[in-house]
Amino acid sequence: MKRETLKNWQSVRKEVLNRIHSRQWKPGELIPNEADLAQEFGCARSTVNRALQNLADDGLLDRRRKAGTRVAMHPVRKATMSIPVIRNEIIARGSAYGYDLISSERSTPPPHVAALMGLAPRAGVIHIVCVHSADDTPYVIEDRWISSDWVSPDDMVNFANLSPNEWLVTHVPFTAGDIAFSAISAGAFEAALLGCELGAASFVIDRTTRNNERTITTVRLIFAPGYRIDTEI
Amino acid sequence: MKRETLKNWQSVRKEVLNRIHSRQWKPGELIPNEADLAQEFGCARSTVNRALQNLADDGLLDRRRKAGTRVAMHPVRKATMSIPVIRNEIIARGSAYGYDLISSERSTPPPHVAALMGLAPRAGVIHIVCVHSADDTPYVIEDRWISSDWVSPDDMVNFANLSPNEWLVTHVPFTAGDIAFSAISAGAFEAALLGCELGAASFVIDRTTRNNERTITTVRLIFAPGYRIDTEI
DNA sequence: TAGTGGTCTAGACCACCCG
DNA sequence: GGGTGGTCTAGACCACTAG
Repeated sequence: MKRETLKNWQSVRKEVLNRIHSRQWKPGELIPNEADLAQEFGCARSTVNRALQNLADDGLLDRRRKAGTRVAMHPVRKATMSIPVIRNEIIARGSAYGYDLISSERSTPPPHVAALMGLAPRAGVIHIVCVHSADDTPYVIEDRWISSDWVSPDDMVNFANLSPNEWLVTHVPFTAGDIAFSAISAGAFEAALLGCELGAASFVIDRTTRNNERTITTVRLIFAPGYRIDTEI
Repeated sequence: MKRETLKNWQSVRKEVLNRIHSRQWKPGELIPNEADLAQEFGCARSTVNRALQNLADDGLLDRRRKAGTRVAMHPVRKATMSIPVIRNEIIARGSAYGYDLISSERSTPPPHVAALMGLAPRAGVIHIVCVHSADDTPYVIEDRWISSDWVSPDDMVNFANLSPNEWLVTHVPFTAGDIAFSAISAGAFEAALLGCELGAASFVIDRTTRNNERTITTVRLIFAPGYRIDTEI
């Protein structure tokens, strides 16, 4: 059987992936170096390099200088999920988007929020609670704290019609953030806003975002029972 | 102010990121083309290309031929989380790992499993329920169905001491999969195995993996209440 | 159809680190 | 020390698509 030359990095990637999946190259095994593969495939070394780097990024290969490239022992599969603006998520589902501001006030942060955001006890913060709905059914509660450094007084008015989620995305750039996923039982507060039973299991996302070490905002999203987030690997 | 030349793609990436974060280049705005940036930075176009492609992969730039490169309107941040072997996850937390096989039997799939896995009603499947624990406290229930095509009879014995989670990772290669995250209220079954109260909110991961269109296994992981999964963006 | 990003090439040098 | 991956370069051609 004669092998045609592989001229682009995607096809090289595919061929290497085949050899891994077919166990021609087994987990932990050393594969030929870039120069040899380039010769075999009839392409430049940089093309092979691009393909192998891409596979290493995906966690399927372990690469080290001098040691060479090995098939990953435990293919560290990474689930990646995009974090869209809530309004877009609801619209993408084909539902009508609704938004209700529940409360909005300037104050000082309670201890757990001050700790989470790394703020002084007397720092100024804005606390906003609102509900996003899909086809008039509550979809998620947005319970957010924003360091007041980032919000001018005029902006407060906006939150009556524009969710802080969306406002922040378009007005305040961030450089890093933490995300946590968990589950909680709906208390009286959540049950009332989501229109669900007391104790129902809700999916929760906690997110804190920063701009160069300065915390901008921390938010808890409490989804209506039944919510699920899908992705592929 | 004189700019020093940026010679590697990481520093170009960093500089571009700076301009985005400082709003010198605002969301939706067109940035200079690769050739111009290369000249400004004093490096080759391919170096700029590498940096910009990397940023586009991260969702911070939108690039289209002829149309040019724009700062993403809504920085589509992607949370990526690695999916480790449960035993390693528990050990990484510094806890002692424990494993208990609850049940293991060959049968035919119930309708919802057959549908999920795309199997015939009379196909052979293996149903395994087991519990992983950390420091003798139940950590997660693994409720798994495996198409019997992938398991020889001898392997059944193994599951007494080795979790199917771990066995599959090291013995059966997969090419793709779906993952879903959700929350459920613990029923009698879950409460008994996890040692939690009836109705407690549990974090759930459903995962189905395939090898070239043939489904290998589907699993539901039901975590003990309080579990949370952390990641960064 | 012209301008932009996408990619390949051949060669080169370097950084790392296993033996 | 020497082999390996990591990266840069300059040039070239191609693919796509907005105007």
